[in-house]
Amino acid sequence: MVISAGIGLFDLSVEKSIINAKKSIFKYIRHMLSKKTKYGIKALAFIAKREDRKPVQTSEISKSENISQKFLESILLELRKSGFLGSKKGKGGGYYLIKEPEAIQMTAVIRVLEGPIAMVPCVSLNYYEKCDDCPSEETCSVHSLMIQVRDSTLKVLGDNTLADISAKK
Amino acid sequence: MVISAGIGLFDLSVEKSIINAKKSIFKYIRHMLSKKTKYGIKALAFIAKREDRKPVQTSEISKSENISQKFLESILLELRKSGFLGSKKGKGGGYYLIKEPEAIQMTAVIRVLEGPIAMVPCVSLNYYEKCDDCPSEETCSVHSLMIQVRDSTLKVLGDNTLADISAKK
DNA sequence: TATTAACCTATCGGATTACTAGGTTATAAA
DNA sequence: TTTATAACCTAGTAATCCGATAGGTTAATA
Repeated sequence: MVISAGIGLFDLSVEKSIINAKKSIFKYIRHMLSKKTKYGIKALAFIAKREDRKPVQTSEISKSENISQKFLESILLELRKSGFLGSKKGKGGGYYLIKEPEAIQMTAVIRVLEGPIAMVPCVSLNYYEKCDDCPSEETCSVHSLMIQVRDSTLKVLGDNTLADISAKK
Repeated sequence: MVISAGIGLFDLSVEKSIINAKKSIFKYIRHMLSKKTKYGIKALAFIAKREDRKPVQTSEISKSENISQKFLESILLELRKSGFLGSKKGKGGGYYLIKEPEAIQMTAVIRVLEGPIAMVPCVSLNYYEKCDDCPSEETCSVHSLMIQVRDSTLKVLGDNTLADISAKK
């Protein structure tokens, strides 16, 4: 009985070639951190870097960080509604921090802007949901792996505060 | 000058309410691990659990793991083409491992099925791409944070092999 | 009163995911 | 040699999301 092992002998190079194939359509690959969250973090860091606590305008952040102003407006609005920022209208208005940067964990920011931190809903602490295909989480081979990933990510994002990521270099 | 701090006094509860709002539309929330990757890992673990190395049929895995057979077929095909599995046609055919489970790191599986492990392309090792909005990666507040997340995730997925996740419990 | 800047609502193209449909090819048993 | 089996291949689809854009309204300051 001859069993064709296919291209098994060239594992590494084939894996590389598949990765390269995915690279060529890279701009279409979905990423885990949305631009919304990325922009939101950048904006918060920009505001935190200010020595004074005077309001910072959306237009200023938009220009400095190369972010579409209208898109940024909606993000900052969401950050205000979720309690990270305060705001002031009219001339000299803008957004400002209402908490100390040291008190703002990146876990909180990401949960509000992005949603769950876990890679699958069945291991999410704040967005838990049972898998419809899994009869049992104990025997699921993916479950425990994803718990490990979640915990290590949670540790990094919990240890980092807005003060850490906006430290002047 | 009266600056309205908005709802800043209720940070925690508001953050919770935003999380709950996202929960209510949970089924629409994008997750980081696609079903394709999840099914692929489950199928590999299923095959690895077999004591003998006889080919396992798609239909058997499909039934046992509650995965659409046609969808699973395309996934196993990709795993064969990328050098994780061998195959055999006809009666008694199916898919089988061509490497030891101990030699298959979860990083490799996920890179092939899902793509990049990093949350942003600018910190990806295998799928690197410069951000078009960032003038400098050194001064980017998101960059170093995402490197930390990448490294901790990489450690977990690199330490776990197919043997680890398919261990009988 | 004029200007400023936050705030609000609505809409959109492009892309992806998770399938499904309907076949063809190769292998093994009858 | 035929028949059954199971991998292999190509194409298409509905639902959904992302990242923006458009065009305003409201509130605060000069």
